[in-house]
Amino acid sequence: MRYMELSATAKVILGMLGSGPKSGYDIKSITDRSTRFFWAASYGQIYPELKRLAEAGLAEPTSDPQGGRQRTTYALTAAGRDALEAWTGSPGIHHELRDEGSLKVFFASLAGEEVFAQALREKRDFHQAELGRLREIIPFADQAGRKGPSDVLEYGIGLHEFASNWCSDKLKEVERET
Amino acid sequence: MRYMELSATAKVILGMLGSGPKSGYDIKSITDRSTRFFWAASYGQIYPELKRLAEAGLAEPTSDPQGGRQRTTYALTAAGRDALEAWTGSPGIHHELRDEGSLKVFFASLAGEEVFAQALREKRDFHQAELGRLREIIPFADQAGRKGPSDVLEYGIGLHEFASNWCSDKLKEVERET
DNA sequence: CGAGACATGTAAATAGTTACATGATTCA
DNA sequence: TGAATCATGTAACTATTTACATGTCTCG
Repeated sequence: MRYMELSATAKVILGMLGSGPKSGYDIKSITDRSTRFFWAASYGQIYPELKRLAEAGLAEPTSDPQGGRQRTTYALTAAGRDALEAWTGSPGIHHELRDEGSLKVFFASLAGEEVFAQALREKRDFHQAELGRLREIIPFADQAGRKGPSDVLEYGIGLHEFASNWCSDKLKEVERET
Repeated sequence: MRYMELSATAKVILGMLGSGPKSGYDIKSITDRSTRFFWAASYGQIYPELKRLAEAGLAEPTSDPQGGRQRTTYALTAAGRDALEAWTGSPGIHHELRDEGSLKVFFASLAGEEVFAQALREKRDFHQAELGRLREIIPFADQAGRKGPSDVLEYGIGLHEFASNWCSDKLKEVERET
């Protein structure tokens, strides 16, 4: 059986629901602390997409108020689980990276040493900040015996390390030349 | 002086025009061979954005037909050059990465060894294909004595190497466990 | 002469961000 | 009591992709 095309946001949400029912708010806060470093989502996408998924029969809402505080959690339906598995389990290539910092460094490199150095510093600082954030999450990642998230976290850390080291090295080169 | 907020597409275009007047078609083919690995642009963005930049006084169009083949090249105006320098030369953080392949690996890691392995293979293959593409460009990158583009190319190569090695290593780990 | 590169654009749809609005609960 | 967190959503805007339409030139 074929499933509807899933938007990236739909994939994030289905993936999150894969480990149990969640509210829109939950999804937002979990993505902010996990997938955010390679794919972010905002409320403006999450809530409407949850409704679309419910309409499409991939997720089922349940009203689940906490005291007087309203709350709607969504659970994967069987079809939703199938769609999630169909996505993760079959090849499909929407591989496209985006990184505005690299874009800036690219053009800054043409604009003279000082501008280049400045852009490198900014990029390095960004990657170091992300590293800090990712390292903080480590303790939360390998909870529940699931190894997956911590693998990907380790990947993220390696990537940002590579990037920040590259910036530092290049910076040294540029500064030596001055 | 402050300049209009530049969209990412505007930044790509201004950056490209920084090294001389170009047509929309030129910009598309150059980005496809250079910035594409961290920021792509389509005709549907490029042509309208060129018009907006012209209206805003940052770029100036010149009709430049080649035989009976029409062609409009755009050149940076003084204001356009200022805007480009203002962007590259001042800090500003829209650092946000996007990589749907990592997203898939992240959720695949929760879906069992075989699915995880499959996603890792796909991601690895993508990074290796990109590596091939990037290595092909090397000869074109350091033309004209400008070192910048080849620096960033080297960065891209390093990044994809890291990513594809990580996938290979993780894949071996997973396969050993099976 | 046909294929592929050169060249420009638009329309429609989809995707995503930002700012806003609202209200409850918890904890210091 | 006030701040932070929990909770949900919409409207307006901005960004981006995709598919389409059109025509020229060059090289084999």
